[in-house]
Amino acid sequence: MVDWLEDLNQEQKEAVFQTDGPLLILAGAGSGKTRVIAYRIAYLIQRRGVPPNSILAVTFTNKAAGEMKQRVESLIGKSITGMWIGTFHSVCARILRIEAEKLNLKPNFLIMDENDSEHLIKEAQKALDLRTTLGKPAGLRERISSLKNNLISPQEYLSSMASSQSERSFALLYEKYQELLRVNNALDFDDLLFFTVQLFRIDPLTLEKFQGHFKYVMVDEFQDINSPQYEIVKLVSWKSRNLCAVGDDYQAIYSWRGADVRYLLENFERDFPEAKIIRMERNYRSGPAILDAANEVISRITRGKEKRLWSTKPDQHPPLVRYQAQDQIDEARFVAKEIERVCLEEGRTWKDFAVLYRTNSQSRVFEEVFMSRRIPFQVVGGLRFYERREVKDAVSLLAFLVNPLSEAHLRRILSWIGGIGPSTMEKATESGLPLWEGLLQLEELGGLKKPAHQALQKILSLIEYFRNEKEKQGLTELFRNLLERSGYLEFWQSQGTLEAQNRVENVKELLNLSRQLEEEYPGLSSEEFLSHLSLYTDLDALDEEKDAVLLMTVHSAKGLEFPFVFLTGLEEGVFPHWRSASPTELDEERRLCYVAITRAQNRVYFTWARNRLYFGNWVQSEVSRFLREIPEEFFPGSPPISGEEYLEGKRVLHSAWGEGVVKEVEGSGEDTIIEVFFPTVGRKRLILKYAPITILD
DNA sequence: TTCCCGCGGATTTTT
DNA sequence: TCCGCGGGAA
Repeated sequence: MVDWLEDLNQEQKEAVFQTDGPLLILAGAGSGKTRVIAYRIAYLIQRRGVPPNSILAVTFTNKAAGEMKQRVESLIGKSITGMWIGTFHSVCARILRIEAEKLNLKPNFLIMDENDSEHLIKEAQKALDLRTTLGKPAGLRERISSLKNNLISPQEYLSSMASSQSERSFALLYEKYQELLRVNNALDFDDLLFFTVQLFRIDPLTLEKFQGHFKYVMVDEFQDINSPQYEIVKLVSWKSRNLCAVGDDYQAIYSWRGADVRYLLENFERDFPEAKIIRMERNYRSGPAILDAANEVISRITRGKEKRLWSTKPDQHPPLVRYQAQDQIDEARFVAKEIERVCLEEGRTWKDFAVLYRTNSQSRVFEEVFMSRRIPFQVVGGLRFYERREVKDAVSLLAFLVNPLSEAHLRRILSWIGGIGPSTMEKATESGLPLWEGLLQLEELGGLKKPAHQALQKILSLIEYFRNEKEKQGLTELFRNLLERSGYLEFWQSQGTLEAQNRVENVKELLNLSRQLEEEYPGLSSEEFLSHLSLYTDLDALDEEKDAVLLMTVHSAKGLEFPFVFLTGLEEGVFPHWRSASPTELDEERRLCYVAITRAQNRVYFTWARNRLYFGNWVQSEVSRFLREIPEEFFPGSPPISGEEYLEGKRVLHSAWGEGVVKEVEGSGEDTIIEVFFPTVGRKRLILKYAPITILD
């Protein structure tokens, strides 16, 4: 047998062999921590004979979980089944489905996304007549979310924290929202964690059961866990003491979601004082220049221990490049051209490049420019797949049939089926009945007009069909039939527009996904499929085989690596973001920048745009402090970072006068005037902002 | 019930 | 600039 354990360095080996008792691995960026976890699991299973189903491994994305599993399988040379591996949310969903009745939940509960939540909050506002006083649903949802992430129930908030009148109203709203979730047989993302903690707290026997079950617990990205997550991990591994936490405080970037790095740095050692601590500070990913640049940025955080990664990997040349763009289009063109050039001259392919930005909205320009230059790309995030209207409509169909209590899904179905509008719904719920039952009652009393009657009959026949066929057909087949019988695909197809066509494609993609999942988990039920879907992210959908440039936010890039990284939009206000102005928030922006830089194996490009279109008007920007802090000598040969003359000598293409060369530049920003020599018409003065020109090089 | 128009707000980051 | 929502009219 080939001894795969020999591939590890000293600290890594130590981390793998130290299987019993609490273990804290402080692992810097690129130090091979994911590898260590995979080897550790493989070691437990193969050399220590630990059954896979007594291992719990928590990763940051479902995709990471899938990859981890594959990695373990390839190490031990056979497939493994039954291991608990996934995100906190998916693991909790699995636990809650098993133990549902102990919390008076139904095992087929649905998981609501933010959009659904906000609709429910709106409803709660309406019901309590608090529409105008409390604020917008989005903000309220965030407040509720942060309470849940601090394990505060509506009752607790009401009795011990709400002091003002408006806080009391808010508490009632929170309570009402929970009630509506329950009526809809649904949980939101935060409930998955919160309810799991509650389950363990109110039912010691169940807790003991899981404590006995999970002999080994491993948690990746421990710096980004929040209170309920820490509580779950702590409770579950309290007996076995075999908890392995892996994290890096420099990469804590989710505090806005309730994550607190102190769980890694303080609580772990306090709650598990016998813990062994291993530090992994050797970086295998990048050369020293990239690490030095990252260190320039991170060393200025106001809080945090001093630490420095080291690497013996030689720098690739040049390791760092800086570019000052005229505007966001120029920035995108530079990125596009540079990618084309490196592909050609350095023998690279599209998938060696990642374009990172602070906010999703920045992806748009890159998409447009890449599209026009035929550069294949994949965008991660933004409008998530399952948040698209057609996907939600299609899913609602299945969700309602699985769970007719779900009013939100019924409403969605009614919205495209037609025939039943607000007034009919109003009438149906007048007597206090749930919407669906109210409609049935109206039907019985003959109180429905013809279109409404037809719509209802259609839904009833679908329910009938679903009930009869559920057991006989596989999930995908059933789903496909439902989509056809309900007329949903036809609803779009009949519109004939390009957009409608696209929507049909997306629905088909959904069917593909269902088939894929069914292959992976034979006998997959509708409930399980829905659960997967709501916890499914764009990152999980990422196709690594596809040769395409990746576009994503810095947050999404956590845990990934690329030969070439473009860190874009390095402007004050964009990155660091203007909403993160307090010292703690700025620290987090810094860590975010550190994460971005340390993604790169060979080279980082730092780009910024002097002017940016923001909400439809042009604003002038200043270079980001993060870029300014990286000393000049890190960029030998790169043009100076400020100065107006960068346009001089460049070739431009004018829509009427053809190609010309910039001779002089006056002013800056919006007022920039350039003098260009055109062979066709001679020297011309142009206001840069208005001139119909493209910069060619 | 549905369609169309006008207005206001949006952009932080994600499970 | 773009999107979603609410109001009003057919």
